[in-house]
Amino acid sequence: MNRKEKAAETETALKAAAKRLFATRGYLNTKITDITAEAGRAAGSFYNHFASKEELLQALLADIDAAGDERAATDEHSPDFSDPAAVRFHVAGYWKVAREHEATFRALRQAALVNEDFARVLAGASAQQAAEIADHLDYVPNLPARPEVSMSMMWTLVDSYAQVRPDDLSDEEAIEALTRFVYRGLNGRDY
Amino acid sequence: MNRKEKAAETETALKAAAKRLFATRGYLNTKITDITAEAGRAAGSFYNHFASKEELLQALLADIDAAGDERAATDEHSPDFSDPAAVRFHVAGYWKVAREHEATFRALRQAALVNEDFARVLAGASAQQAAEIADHLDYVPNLPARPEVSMSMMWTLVDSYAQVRPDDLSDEEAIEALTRFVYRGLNGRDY
DNA sequence: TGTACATCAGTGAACGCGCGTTCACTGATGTAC
DNA sequence: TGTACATCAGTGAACGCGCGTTCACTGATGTAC
Repeated sequence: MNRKEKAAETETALKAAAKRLFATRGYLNTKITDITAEAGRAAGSFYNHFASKEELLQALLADIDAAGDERAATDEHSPDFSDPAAVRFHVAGYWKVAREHEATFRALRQAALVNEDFARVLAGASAQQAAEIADHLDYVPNLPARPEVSMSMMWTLVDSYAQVRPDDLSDEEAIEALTRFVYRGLNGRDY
Repeated sequence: MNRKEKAAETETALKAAAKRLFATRGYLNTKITDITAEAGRAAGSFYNHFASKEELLQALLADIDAAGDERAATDEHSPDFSDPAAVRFHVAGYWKVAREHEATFRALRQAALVNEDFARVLAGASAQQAAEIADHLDYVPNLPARPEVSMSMMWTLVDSYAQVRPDDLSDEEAIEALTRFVYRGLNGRDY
C-alpha cells in the first residue's frame, strides 16, 4: 500500500468512525479522541486529515452532495401535486435521502445549534428545497393556507417525521402514511 | 429587604437571565458565567441557588408545570376529531403553550441532545401528550394510517411547526393553517 | 539492483485554554441578652 | 434600645478538570544516483 492509499484509508476510517459515533451518541457528545479511538488511530492522526470536528462534518456533507448529484440525473417526474403519485414521488425521495444520510443530517442539526455557519447551511438547504418545488402547488386548487405556508407545513412534517421515524415503521408504511396525510392536507380530499 | 426576599430575588433574576440567553443564543451556548453576568451577579452566586445549569433548567421546567396545572382547570372540550372545532381547540392549546414557553422548550430540546435525563423528560412528555388524546381519533372513520401513526404525524407537524414558526406568521394564521391541514389529513375531507 | 537520504503518515505524551466550581472573605441582616 | 455575636447572601480570584491541539519522534515509503 503506497502513501496516498494509506492516507485515504485512514481518512475514510475516520469518517466512518465519526458517522457511527454521530449516529449513536450524537455530534456534540463525540470527542475527537473518541473518533480516533473508534477508528483505531492515534489522536494526533486526526489533524493530518481535518483541522477540526467541524471540518470533518463538512467533508461528510460534501460526500452527500456528491451522491446527490448522481441522483439528480434521475427520471422525469410530475410536478402536479393534485396527483397522488407526484406527492408520493417527492415524499419518497426526501424520505430515502433522509434515511440514507441520517447520521450526517442529525450531526448537521446538532452542529447548527452551536455554530453559525452550519445553521446557515441548514437554512439554505431547506430554502432551496422549498423553492425547487414551489410551482408544484400551482396545480392544487384548494390549498389549506397561503402557498408558502402550505409548502412549509408539508416539508416540516416530512422532515420532522423522518427525524423521529418511529422504529416499528417500515419505510414503505411511513412513505405511504406521509403521502396520504400530505395529499389530504394539501388537496382537502382523499385519493 | 430581608434575607429570604433577597435570595428569592436573585434566584428569579438568574432564571430570567437564563431564559433570555437560552432564547437568543441557546442553552448549549450559554455559560454559567454568562447567566450570572446577565443577571448582574457574581459567578459564585449561581451555586447558592442551583447546583448546575441542568438544575436551573429543571427549575424552569417546574415553573412550566406549575403554570400548566392552573391551565388544566380549563373548560370541557369535545374529543371528536371529526369536528373541526375539536381539532382547533387542541392545536391552539398546544401552540399557545409552545409559544409561551418557547425559550424553555428550546433549551430542553438542546439539553436532551447531550443529557440522558432530559431526553427522557422530553420523550415522556410527548408520550403522555399522545396518550391523553388517543381516544379522540375513535371518532374519525377514515384515518390516513394506523391510529398511532396518524396521531404521531399530527403531533410531529404541530410541534415542529411551532418550533420553526415562520416569523411573518401570526398566531391566528398559524393555528388556522395547522388546524386545516391536520383536519384534512386526519379526515380526508375539508370542512 | 543497491545504497543513502528525503519525505510523509501516523503516534501518543504533554501542553494549555476555557470554563465549571470552590472557597476565603465582605458586609448586611438576624438573634440573644 | 443597645451591644455583641451568629448567620447568611453575595463576591470574585484562583483552582483544576477535560479536552482540543501540538510536536518531537518512529518507521515505512519514495526518490536520486
